[in-house]
Amino acid sequence: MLFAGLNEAQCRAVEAVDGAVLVLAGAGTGKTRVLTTRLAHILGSGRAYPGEMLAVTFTNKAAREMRERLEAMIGRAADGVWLGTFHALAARILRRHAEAVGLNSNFTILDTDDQLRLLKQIIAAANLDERRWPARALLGLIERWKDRGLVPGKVPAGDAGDYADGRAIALYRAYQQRLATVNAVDFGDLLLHNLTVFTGNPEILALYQQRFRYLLVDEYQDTNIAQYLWLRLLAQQHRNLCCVGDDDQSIYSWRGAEIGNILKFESDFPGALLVRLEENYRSTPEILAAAAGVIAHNRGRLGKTLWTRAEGGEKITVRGVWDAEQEARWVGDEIEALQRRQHPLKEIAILVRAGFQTREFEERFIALALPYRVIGGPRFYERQEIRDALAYLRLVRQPSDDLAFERIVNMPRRGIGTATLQLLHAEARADSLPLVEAARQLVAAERLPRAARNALGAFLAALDRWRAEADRLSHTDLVQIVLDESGYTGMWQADNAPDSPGRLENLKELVVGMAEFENLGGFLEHVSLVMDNAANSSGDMVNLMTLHGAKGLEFDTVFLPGWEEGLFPSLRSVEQSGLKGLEEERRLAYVGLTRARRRAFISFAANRRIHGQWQSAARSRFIDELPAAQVEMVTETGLGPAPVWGGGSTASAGIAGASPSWSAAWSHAQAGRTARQPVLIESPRVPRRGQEVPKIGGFAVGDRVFHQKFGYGTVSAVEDNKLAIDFEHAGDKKVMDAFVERR
DNA sequence: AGGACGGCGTTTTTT
DNA sequence: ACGCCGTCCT
Repeated sequence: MLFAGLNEAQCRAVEAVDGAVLVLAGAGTGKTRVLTTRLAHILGSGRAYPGEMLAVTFTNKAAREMRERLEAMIGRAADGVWLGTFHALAARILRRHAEAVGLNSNFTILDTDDQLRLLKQIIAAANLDERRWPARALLGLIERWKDRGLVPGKVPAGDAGDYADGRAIALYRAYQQRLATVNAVDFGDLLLHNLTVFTGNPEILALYQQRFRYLLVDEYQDTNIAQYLWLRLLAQQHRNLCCVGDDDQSIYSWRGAEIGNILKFESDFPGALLVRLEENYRSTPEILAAAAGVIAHNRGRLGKTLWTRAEGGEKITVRGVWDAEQEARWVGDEIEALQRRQHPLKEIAILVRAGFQTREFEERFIALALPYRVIGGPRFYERQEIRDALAYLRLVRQPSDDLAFERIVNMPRRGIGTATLQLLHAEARADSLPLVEAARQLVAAERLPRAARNALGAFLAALDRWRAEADRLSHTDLVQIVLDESGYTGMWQADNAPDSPGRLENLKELVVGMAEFENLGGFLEHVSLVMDNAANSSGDMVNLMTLHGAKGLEFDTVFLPGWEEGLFPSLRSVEQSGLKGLEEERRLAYVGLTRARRRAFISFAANRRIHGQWQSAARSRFIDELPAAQVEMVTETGLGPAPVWGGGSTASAGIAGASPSWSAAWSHAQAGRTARQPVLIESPRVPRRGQEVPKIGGFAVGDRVFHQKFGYGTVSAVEDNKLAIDFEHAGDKKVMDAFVERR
């Protein structure tokens, strides 16, 4: 009965319990169901105790959902399963073995704010100009290194980049040392330190290798190298590793995700079973055809053929408009029309490529009095007042938390200025002490001006008092007292800024939220790791979010505006990463389309103001990749069909015929629209011979290529995503690989 | 200690 | 064009 209602492929994915298994789960194919059933099946068949199972997700939301559904299936037994995000699980392990990497088990987990603060100090200490070498950029480098599992000593010298004349690795090392002295880690460290612990202490690794008989990973296409290494180590003993994912939905390379992990799964784990979930339970055949048509243009894929039993629905509407204002106007009109037909607003989403696109829609919706919500803004725990409050708590709990100390030592202002702080830093560095201790010394030694000495002394006394009270007070009482006595609440009460009342509200909410936890430590761990957005899904409102933010969600009706060259695919992405970037953009289009159950509307504007400059753009090449038969094209009167721009495509799933003109394709589509579409949507499959891994990009010298503007030519040199091409008519040119096709 | 001014960046975001 | 951040000046 566990298997009741599962289709054949889903059953295979659930039953294939032993060995390495890759479940290639297309959008809307019942992935979560398979995951939870699989866990329940393993437990129910007595193959493992709950504590011997590791189930890893990427987000807290996914972890929560999985736990809930598992609980519904097997009850309390679900409690014992090691189920959580990579970071939460890694933190759990690291707390037990912190000393193996020179940390105390009550280490602090830093957020981006703290990281930047620390890096700025390190950059300044290295006598570098902070303006020339922004901490942000260094943080980016360090994060990418950590994503790849590289400690400072392992970073290849050639990887240093241009940052600070090649001193980035040294700065990385300094950063790590500094983290160790303040007993702190960043998110990347959670995984990285796990790897260090495991590789340096075989007996600890063996503990976990023996424990975890079955491992399960969700969203495998989003894993980075460090996570891959972590999984590989943990799975080595029992070798029962099941990874679930969809290479076509890999959209996070820019934050270290490695699509290669999923593409080379079969060669990484020889003998691995591959199960494809291809029956789609979400969308209409038209939507699946549109998604398939677009994604078929990607080269580096494992290949899937999504199909549905559902009857035909509506065609995809593609609309060309003059500018973003008209686009918003049109979307608003369509939504109002849907609303008149009782379509719930919360089942409508507008998915944009970039955040700035939401503005036009917001303005229009306000004018129409259409309720909407923007999903994805700054999150609760990222707000200044919440971070300040947390810093107080961190400091009470861990006096050596220098970053927390710095954050709030003069917040609210209590007369501890930069001069005093500099002195503090000097003292702390000289005697290698935490700032609090350095402060104590300075106060005791009477080496400060009277005012500063009094101020600092009072602050230290308050800290000691709170620390003493922390043991006998509940954590919720403690936070109230701290915020009150520190003058923090008073500071906002006295502030006349329009957002102060909201901040006070947030602080109250924080206290309420804390009540759900047993103690301060548990709460702080929660906020470090579970940066969830507060409840924002209630109410019948139109949803406005980025394509990235929409992953994993579904709506009856989806609007996809801004399908213009430069915006989507994003020029930046293509410039930075060439064909790989373009393919990721295309996957983003695929993700967007597959969010829709019943209806999808795509639009493009001929003109758009970007950075204050009016720019005209051609419609996105992705529009030309939609199968004409499932598309209804509407263009504003007086707005002729835009010319094809850039590398139009020749791949078969595109528009019928070789004509580069959209209007020709369109009339073709119109003429053939009575033909009933089959429900099976074909998408070419990459031939899988042996352990062959599909290659992305991969132009070689000598390849014959075609470029939209320069015509035919031969590749004469390859450098990353840039190709030197000897064109037959246009001569030698350097172009980005995304703009040419192999012929 | 607070405001004015200048410079920069402006795709995507989780933990 | 605009907003945010950091610095500098008052």
